[in-house]
Amino acid sequence: MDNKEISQAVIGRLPRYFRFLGELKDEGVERISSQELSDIMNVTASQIRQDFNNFGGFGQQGYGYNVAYLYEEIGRILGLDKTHKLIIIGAGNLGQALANYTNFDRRGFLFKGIFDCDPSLYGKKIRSMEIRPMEELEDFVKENEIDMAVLTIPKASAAQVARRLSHTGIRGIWNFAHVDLDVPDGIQVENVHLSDSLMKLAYNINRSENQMLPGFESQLMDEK
Amino acid sequence: MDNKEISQAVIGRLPRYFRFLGELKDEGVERISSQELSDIMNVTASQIRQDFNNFGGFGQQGYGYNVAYLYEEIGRILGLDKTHKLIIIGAGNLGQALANYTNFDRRGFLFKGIFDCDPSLYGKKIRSMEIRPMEELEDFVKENEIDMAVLTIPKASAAQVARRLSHTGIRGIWNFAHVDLDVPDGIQVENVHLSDSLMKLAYNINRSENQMLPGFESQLMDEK
DNA sequence: AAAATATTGTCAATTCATTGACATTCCCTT
DNA sequence: AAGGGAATGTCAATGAATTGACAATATTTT
Repeated sequence: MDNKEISQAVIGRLPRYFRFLGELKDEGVERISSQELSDIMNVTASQIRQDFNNFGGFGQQGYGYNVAYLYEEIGRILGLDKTHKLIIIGAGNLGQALANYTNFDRRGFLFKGIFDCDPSLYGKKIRSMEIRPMEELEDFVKENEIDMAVLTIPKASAAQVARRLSHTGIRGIWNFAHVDLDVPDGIQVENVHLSDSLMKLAYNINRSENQMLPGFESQLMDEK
Repeated sequence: MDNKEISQAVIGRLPRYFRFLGELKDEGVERISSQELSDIMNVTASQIRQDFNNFGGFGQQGYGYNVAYLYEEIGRILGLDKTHKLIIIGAGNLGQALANYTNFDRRGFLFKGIFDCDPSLYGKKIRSMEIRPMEELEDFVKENEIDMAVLTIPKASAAQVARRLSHTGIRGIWNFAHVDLDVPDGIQVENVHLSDSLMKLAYNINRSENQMLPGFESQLMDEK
């Protein structure tokens, strides 16, 4: 297996492949060709083959791909064969919702603790975990060998918390705060900017409405 | 203003521009050059100018961009000058968390109702809105001229709900269910696949660990 | 066992996105 | 009011991602 960098465009598609292959596997499908997968997933067969070949050949010429094998390999590429210990920082609505979302566990993302700076929340239990004060953050991460931190705190405090985390040995931050975090090399950040996503939806709605209505130019003219 | 299609790559960057410009505006910054913005945002000045010019020239040669004006224009492009009425379908952890997230209102995304199929939730209030039974969905959307539906339901029921929505005049679906929805033209779907995002983070953590450790090839060899 | 068929892996072509370069235009100072 | 300086808008060049094409190779059938 070679060492060349895989583009994030490819990585971004892997989870979707993984999902479809998992479903096919559950349905008992044993083998699939890139063309069949293409039909199901609405991407070109060429792209599918190109994507998989970034990681070496998983298929058999004249046969196709073994679903269960491919599923497992992609899982391995994504690092899902290993478990990850995560903590949630910020026990607001979103933090608590994510803490209660048990599906992540099934993929090896283990919920190990939740923190907040609001004393009135200390001790409250979420999935049998007490909400802990922020003061305990660093020690907890080190003692429990936490890999990942989920940031569900207001943007104002996110940068500071990220800075604190960067000295703890944490490997990745799943950032729901609406800021760009600046972290040292070796710490990965994955942003989930919900409001950005909602704005994109607003744009696309807007655009499709303008496309449908005849004479929309005049509307635009109005606004000087 | 011309009618040519703008690439989603560009659209995807607009919310981030919007955020930075909003912050600059709040700080009282009046004008900014593409180069200054480039330094702040870590994208090339050329890309910034190219992006803005998709929508016509917002700047002044020799001067730069007026922050407040540019902010407003991008908001307009994103459709944030209009209000959007949204409902949430699925009053589980995530649905309730989003319902309680008041920041969306500030951008004109108005929370108008929340639905669930669990009778034990009917009547429970969230931000002074009762949780409604799914049976009332179609009538409610039509009577209240709802634009957007937020889908925070399990994947099993998402396709069916999307089908029901497609007959109501809804314009967009913000989809948190882990499936690809198939909707008619004219209805926009924006997916938020949290587990995909988490897998990407897992991949990048994994990759960076392999890069750092010398002799990681031998680890790969082990697995036959 | 050989021929026919299917499908990958990969190279080349194309399309799309980003970056670089610079003429043009406007601001600002003198 | 005129000239120098600054920064846009835009075109061209580069680079990245996607698609198309096909030789190589395995499977399946006869």
